[in-house]
Amino acid sequence: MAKTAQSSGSRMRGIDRVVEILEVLREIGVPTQVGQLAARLNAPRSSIYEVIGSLAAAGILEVNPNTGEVFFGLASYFHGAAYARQNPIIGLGAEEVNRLGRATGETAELCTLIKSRYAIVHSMPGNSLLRMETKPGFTLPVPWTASGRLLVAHMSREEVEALIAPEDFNLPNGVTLSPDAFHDEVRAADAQGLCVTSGILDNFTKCIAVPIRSTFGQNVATLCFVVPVAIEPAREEALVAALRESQRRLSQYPASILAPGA
Amino acid sequence: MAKTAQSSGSRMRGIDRVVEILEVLREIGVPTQVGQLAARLNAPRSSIYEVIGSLAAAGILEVNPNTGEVFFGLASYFHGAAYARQNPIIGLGAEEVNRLGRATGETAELCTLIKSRYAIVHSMPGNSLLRMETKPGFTLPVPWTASGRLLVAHMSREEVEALIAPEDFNLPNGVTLSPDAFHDEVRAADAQGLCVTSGILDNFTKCIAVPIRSTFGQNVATLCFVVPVAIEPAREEALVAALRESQRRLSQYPASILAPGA
DNA sequence: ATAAAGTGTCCGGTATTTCGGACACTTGTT
DNA sequence: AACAAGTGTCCGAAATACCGGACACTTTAT
Repeated sequence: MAKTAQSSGSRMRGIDRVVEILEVLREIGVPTQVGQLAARLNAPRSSIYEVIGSLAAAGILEVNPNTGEVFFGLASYFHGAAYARQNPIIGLGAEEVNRLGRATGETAELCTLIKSRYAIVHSMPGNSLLRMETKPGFTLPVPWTASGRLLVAHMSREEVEALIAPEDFNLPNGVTLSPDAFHDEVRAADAQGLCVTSGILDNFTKCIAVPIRSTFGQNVATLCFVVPVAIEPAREEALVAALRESQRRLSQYPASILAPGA
Repeated sequence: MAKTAQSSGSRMRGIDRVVEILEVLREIGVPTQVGQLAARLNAPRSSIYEVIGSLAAAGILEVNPNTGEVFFGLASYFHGAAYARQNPIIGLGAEEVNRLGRATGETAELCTLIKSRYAIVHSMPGNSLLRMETKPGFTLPVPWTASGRLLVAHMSREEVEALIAPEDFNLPNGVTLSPDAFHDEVRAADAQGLCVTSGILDNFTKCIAVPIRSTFGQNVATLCFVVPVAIEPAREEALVAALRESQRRLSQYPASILAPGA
């Protein structure tokens, strides 16, 4: 995804190598050999060995001594746990997602923004045959999702356009969305406190999302269902009602819990 | 804690700064200002600003724009989630800890080794007034805990002595443990599949631990209770039985789940 | 007001680090 | 057996990233 960096030519900072390695491991999602990482990053193997050695010594990465594969280490887990402790909405929202998933059998997700992309924070896969990629950490351009529209709904049009890269308006279904049209959809989503998109990611899925608002009016996260486009209207209404109930439960928490840093 | 590093004098690598910053944030456990981090690391403020800028741009750290405080970011959470996904024992063990805590009202913990220290991976605080530091990510020298004895029980005496720093045998209660005595305790713990220590961390606590063994015979983690030293024998037996039941449930998983990288 | 302490930013020089390439091994295929 | 592809380690040279120090502001205390 995203920038291939200015990798060629001159030497690159160790810190940037660290960031690159962690990012690519998150994308790949499974233990990976050093050589493959180097190839994927177009980085010299010697540098990557060096960096990984340091990170492994710190427990941030772990190297499987048998296979030579590299992946996140226990220290990374602790860092994530510390983040979750400071941001209770993660745990509370994950609980609601699990509840929604169990109650309805549909795929439910907790989403938010990371940098300028939509990201899945937690998901509960449903019973249906329809399966989206729902790993936590998976990211997509904002305009590709219903949740994305809600997550930028509290921003001004200028802020939104500064945030989103022009090419992100080219949807995977082939449509190119104009900034005007996107802006209108965002405004509508904000007004209704609900966003439903059909057939953007592919021809078979519909996303139904509601925002979690802090008392400052910021949309700090969304809850959403991913369902087949052909879902019956009555069923869809029931799912929206379920989302609203979870939304209500989360929205009762003070802003200090929903958005500790704002 | 641990090494103050060779911080003074010469220039330090950016990568090492990254590691230091993440480590100190884990130790402190709360959002912290850049100046305080620099002071704690005795590092030049300009360098720390620089490094934090890069890590924040990557989402690994987040800077609170109002207070200037720095802490882990959402990307760190995703890295931790990826680790947990590859190491299911984390989730399974945490579930057992919660069950143990709810069933008994005592403080229960899931522990393992990180580098050469004992680390709390997950904990459920009990009802009693007695409260130990139980944040995930908190670490102690191996000889200070019952779990520590079990976690090194599958190693040879030489491996153990290479792992543990000599000063770690100075217990917080003032006793200095000889390597011989420690070795005997480890052997006894291994033979019984149980370890109980009293009054090591302070005069009022007792730790009761059982190992989670992979089918390779490696002790990959422990489950333990932290209770008052004066606990009644019958109660202690009941707690041991509860630990054994959880241990049995976890031990039924194949080695590939308990220790994916081994 | 004045002072003191802390924050965030910028800059040039040099001590350090990244890179490219080579080497010895291992593994698996022809 | 010979070969190809990949892993892990080491090295010197050149490019540059880190440090020290300075500056302009803001906040709090005297």
